[in-house]
Amino acid sequence: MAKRYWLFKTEPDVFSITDLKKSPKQTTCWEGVRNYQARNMLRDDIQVGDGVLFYHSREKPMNVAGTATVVKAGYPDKYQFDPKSKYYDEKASKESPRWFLVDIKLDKMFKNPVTLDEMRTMKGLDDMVLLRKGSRLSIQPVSAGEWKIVCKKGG
DNA sequence: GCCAACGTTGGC
DNA sequence: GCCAACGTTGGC
Repeated sequence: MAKRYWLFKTEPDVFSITDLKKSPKQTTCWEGVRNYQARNMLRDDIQVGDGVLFYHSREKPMNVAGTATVVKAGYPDKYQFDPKSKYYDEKASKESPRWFLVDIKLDKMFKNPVTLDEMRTMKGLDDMVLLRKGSRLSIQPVSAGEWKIVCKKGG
């Protein structure tokens, strides 16, 4: 399957790209996604080798801070089975897990993080899911063209 | 299966 | 911190 591209949102005070850099092997599992649309993408669509734009939300200025690569495709999120976790879901079972996650590895930290305002003014990003009004998905598809434009700008 | 109420997200 | 947009829940 052809390589695809995605955008993962995170709040930097919860997990930033610097945290990813400091992680063992600069790899982390992307746990805690509890939205069905995002779940479907994690489970069905995101493949090893796919590119990820690492987006910081709720930070000033909001920005794409760098890129990552998917190193492990969709598998059940173990936190859904852990009653102590805030991600616990009593309706999930190991036989039919409800929530999935992938592992990603840091690729590049952008020299110049690309801010939301900049992306609004850049050519070729008009259809980007992130820029659509009311777009709240924490995992979004990104086109190859959008990927190229953002990476080029980021350095 | 509809939809009002409620909770959360996230840009501002 | 506010609040519009959106997703989920639960009563009917």
